[in-house]
Amino acid sequence: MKKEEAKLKAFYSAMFNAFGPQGWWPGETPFEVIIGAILTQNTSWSNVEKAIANLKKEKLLTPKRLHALKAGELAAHIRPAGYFNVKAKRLKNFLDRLFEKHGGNLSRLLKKDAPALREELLSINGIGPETADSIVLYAANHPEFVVDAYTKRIFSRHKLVKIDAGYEEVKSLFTENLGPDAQVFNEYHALIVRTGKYFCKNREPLCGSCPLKAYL
DNA sequence: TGCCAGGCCGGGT
DNA sequence: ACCCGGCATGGC
Repeated sequence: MKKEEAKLKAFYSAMFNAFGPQGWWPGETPFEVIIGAILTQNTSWSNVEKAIANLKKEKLLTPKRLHALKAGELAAHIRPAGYFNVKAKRLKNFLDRLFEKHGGNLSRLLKKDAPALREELLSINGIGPETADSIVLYAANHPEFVVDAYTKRIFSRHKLVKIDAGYEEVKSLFTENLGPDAQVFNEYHALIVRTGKYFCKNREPLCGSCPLKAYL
């Protein structure tokens, strides 16, 4: 077993032992996963929850209902998520594609194989690599590893990736050593977020009782 | 009170 | 192929 592989598995065990299964994605349906994935771009999940709660309260959280809204109306509902004007546009870009190319049928879109789905998502303005991979993994259950700010922060501090490594470079560390396993990728990313939120803030050290502290 | 959060785009170099 | 400013609310 390669050195990286052993480390990645040890990290996983340490986080899993500390926190247990995370049960991701925090959303009830594939559609809700997609909306949440776009809304959480550079935004804390607690703010996204408020926006999604608004949509649910108004019975708007369906493809048809959201598609029928104008961007400005949608923006008003998702205000708490921040960047509400750009995000309203991005949500509409996704919905426009869903209705124009797939008849508004989400399961038809999600039925595509992983590479084709990822490629189509990336072709939508407002969906980048992390959002696309989140949707492929957590809405379609295909094994794409999700790399986020916490992943780069934690694994560069542990010197498993360079500080300035790009998205694909970081992603390959995981896919080449663990993959492809949707359940493992699912739990691993969720554990990284859980760990990062409490023990790996941007400014510094704050490691505290982080389960990965012993490996620093 | 500032700083930060589960990114991404568009324009400039 | 990178680099950077812009986008915005809510929590600590």
